[in-house]
Amino acid sequence: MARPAGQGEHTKKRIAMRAKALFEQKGYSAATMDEIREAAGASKGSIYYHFKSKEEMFLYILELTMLDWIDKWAAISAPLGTATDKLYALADHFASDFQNPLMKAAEEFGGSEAADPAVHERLLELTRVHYPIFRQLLEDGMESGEFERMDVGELMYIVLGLMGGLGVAYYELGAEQIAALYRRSIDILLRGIRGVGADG
Amino acid sequence: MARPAGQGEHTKKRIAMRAKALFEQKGYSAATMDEIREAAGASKGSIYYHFKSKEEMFLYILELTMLDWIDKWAAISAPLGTATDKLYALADHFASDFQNPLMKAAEEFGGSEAADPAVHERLLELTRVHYPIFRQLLEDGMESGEFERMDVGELMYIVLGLMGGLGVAYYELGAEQIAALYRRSIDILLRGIRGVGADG
DNA sequence: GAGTTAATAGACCGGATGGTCGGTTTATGG
DNA sequence: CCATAAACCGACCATCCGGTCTATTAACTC
Repeated sequence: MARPAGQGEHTKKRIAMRAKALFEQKGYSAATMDEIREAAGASKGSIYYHFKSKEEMFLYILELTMLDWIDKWAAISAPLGTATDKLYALADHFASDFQNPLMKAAEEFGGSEAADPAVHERLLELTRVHYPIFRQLLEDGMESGEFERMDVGELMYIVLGLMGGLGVAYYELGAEQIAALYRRSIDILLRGIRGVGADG
Repeated sequence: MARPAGQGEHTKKRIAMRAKALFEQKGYSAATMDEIREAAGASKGSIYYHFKSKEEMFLYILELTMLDWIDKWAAISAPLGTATDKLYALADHFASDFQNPLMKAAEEFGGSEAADPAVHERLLELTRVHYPIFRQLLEDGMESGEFERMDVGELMYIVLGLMGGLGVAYYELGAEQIAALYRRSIDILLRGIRGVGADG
């Protein structure tokens, strides 16, 4: 036995975080391993000691990011009561943490790389971890009468699409205006799906 | 003067169309010039005779696509009366013609390539050609009382985001279900922005 | 301090990719 | 015909990029 300091894990995380920033800025394929190496202040050898490949590194980063997002959401949503409140909070959470361009990189990754179907499958899985959160929220809202009863799956895709799609304004609006846009869109959505029993 | 047959233009279009298909299938960077060459049944020399670079070729294709989309929309919307009808038709047009993965490729292109700010600017310009269509439609609807009066720019981004974002379901739903999803989302949207003077 | 091994370093490689270049074909006008 | 230029061809190039390999360092045990 030797050097079980476990410092390697720290290095791995550091590399991942710097790489994440690069993936967000430049997309998957345009962020080269050499740029990552430089940004992380590590060596090629070290990087490939921790990660089998660029693909695997990206998946690792994506997983960390998604899990972190879910954790944060759990903390945010815990004290909230109504589905309506939660929906606003979810939009906010989505706008601030999720709307980041890492998802664009993931789309690019899935669209071109990942000839390996297993990799593609894992990617899809990671991309969908937040689906159940939306679905549950909408179901709860219907249950409580806040939202009109309707096809949950369909509504889930619509809300999901709305949240993801509002990112188009990313390049043209500031962070504050984006946040306002998300809230406003929820206003409209709520008026559109408000249950008969709800007031407003 | 010699060989002013103008057949070159035909070849250029052919190359562009085959390349477009490849860009849609594989994304910008993953579609290689050699694949394009093979698919187009042309030579490297011929391709670079017609296009200065891969970048320029992509921009050319994007422009053709957008202009074509606008033309088709003009034909579709001409006989339609109300803004509400037009909104449904626009969603349909968007879903069938626009939701195609060329826009994903454009995002990838803009996110990584296009270090040249001029190229990036031209890309943004092309990406936004349909903005005025949405804006005008919404303004008309407000004018006629079909839609509630509100900030047009904000609503435009919301509708735009909704349309673009619904593509998340692309990998999981069939074409018919997608179309239904678009219609359903417009149903909800309309309930959310319906003007006081409108019936429904 | 000798032995061991996790961890790091960085020179190097093979292949792919966008792009070039000199040459060839083909239609047209004189 | 023949000169001319548009259109086309394909071998070749320079570069970049993901990944490998060998060597070295540092931390731990005995």
